[in-house]
Order: sequence, then structure tokens, then C-alpha cells
Amino acid sequence: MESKIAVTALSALAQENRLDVFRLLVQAGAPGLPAGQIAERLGIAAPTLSFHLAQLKHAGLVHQRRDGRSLIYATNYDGMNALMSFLTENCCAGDRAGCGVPVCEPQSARLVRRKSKGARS
Amino acid sequence: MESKIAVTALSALAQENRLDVFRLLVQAGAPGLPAGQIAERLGIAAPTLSFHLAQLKHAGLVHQRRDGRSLIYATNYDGMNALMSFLTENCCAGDRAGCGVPVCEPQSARLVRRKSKGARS
DNA sequence: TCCATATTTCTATAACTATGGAACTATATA
DNA sequence: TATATAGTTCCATAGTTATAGAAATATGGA
Repeated sequence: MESKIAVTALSALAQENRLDVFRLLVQAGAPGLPAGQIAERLGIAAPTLSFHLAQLKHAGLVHQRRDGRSLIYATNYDGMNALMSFLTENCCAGDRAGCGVPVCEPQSARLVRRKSKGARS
Repeated sequence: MESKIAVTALSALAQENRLDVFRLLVQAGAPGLPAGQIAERLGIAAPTLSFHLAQLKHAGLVHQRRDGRSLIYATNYDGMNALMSFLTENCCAGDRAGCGVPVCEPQSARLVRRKSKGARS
């Protein structure tokens, strides 16, 4: 990850409404939520929410899929993890042992990974 | 950590100069760096850097100490870890197993912690 | 085709943020 | 005390971002 991309991701999260949206989606997990439901739960006007969702999407933190008339948004765990890894890169003067790389993915993906590679540190 | 505090921290990181400063300090580790050296290494004008360092400090991401005429800045690893934990809170619909909490602290602190508590899931 | 629903894009406005020159404050040394 | 060094605060300016009303687009169903 490059610095400018990280700034885009951090800017996307650095706003109260968007941070709320993101955390709601992180908690919702893989199934995600339709825009209307996000708007309702968080009390955000539709055009405002649309603007914020576009930012999160552009930053690679969420992705969008259509289901009939609804647009469903869900966390992009890869984007989120890339950001966290970038922030902790070369942490503690290059001595990384013990500085666990942040990981958060849908459970199914985690189980697959756990079987195939050793992962973290 | 509360949402507004997280937004402050994320806003602090969501700017190219500040992100560069922060990462430089993350990599410098506990000893930190004097403001002048940060300015020189990153090519940022003194008043501009001072403005950015103040933001990072206010956000709890770095701390400042004086050494003679120099003001030394260093990463506040607690602040950084609190932010990352906040972002991954209740990750994957509350099923947290495998979603490692990001941890990055000076090595000495880590060793102490490792002996005293089990830590990370 | 017509209508309702879900969401986005357009637009103007108000609010916030970054920048660096000039002036200031703090510390050290002679 | 005078001088130099290290860094900060003040200030004006330029640029960016958030907001929601109105209009537009996309989908599904009668």
C-alpha cells in the first residue's frame, strides 16, 4: 500500500457519519446492509449517505452489490487489513516480533487461511 | 474509545504530511525524533510541521518531551492500538476469534506484558 | 406503459483545513 | 545581558469537504 492510498482510506474513516457507517458494516459482516437500512439506522439523509458510501467505496473499504432495487454495502476486509498493516509497518524500529498484524475477515475466509498457511508473525 | 475520539485520531492520520510524520515516528520507535530532524527528513516547513505535530499530539498518537532546546516527538503506541481496536470492534458479526487485535508497542513493554497476561485472543 | 420504490447525481452554501512568512517564546552558552 | 538555536503561535489565503433539496436514474411490478 502506498501513502496516498492510505490517506484516502484514512480520510474516508475520518468523518463521524462515515466511521459510523463503516463500523456498522464491520459488525454486519459479509451479508452487509442495503443503503436504505443504513440511512434509517443512523438517521442520515439519503443524498448525504450516498455521498459518504461513495467515499468509502472509492477508498476500497466497502463494496457494493445490487439486489433488486437495493444496493447492498459490505465491508471490504482486505482493504481494512491493508490499511492497518500499513500503519504498523516497520513498527518499533523494525523489530516486528509481537506487533501482530491486524486481521479481520469473514470467518469462512479465515478458516481457509488457517489451514493453508501459518499467518501472523 | 468513543467515536469522536476515533475521528480525531483518524483525521490526524488522514493527511499526507502527518501520515508521513507518524510512520517515521512509528519506525523510529521509543527514542523518537526532534522536530527539526523530522522537518529536515521530510522537507516540511517548520510552522507547517509544528501545526501537524500539534494535531497528532492532540489526537493522542504521539507525545512530546523536551531535551534542552529540542522537542522530541515519539509515537504513543497506546493511542495507536486503541484506535485499531476500535475499528475492528465486534468485527465479523461479533465473532472475533481469529481477528487479531492490532498490537504495536516498544519491545520492552511487550516483553513485560507477555510474562504477565495471556493477551490477544 | 405507468407507477412506486431505492438510490444516486447535481448544485449551492457553509464550514473546515493546510500552508508558510513574520513575529514570538524557550533554552543554552559566552 | 547579548546572541544563537529550536520550535511555536499568529495570520491571511487558498483549497477542500459536508450538507440536503431538487432532479435524475435504475429496478420491479401492475
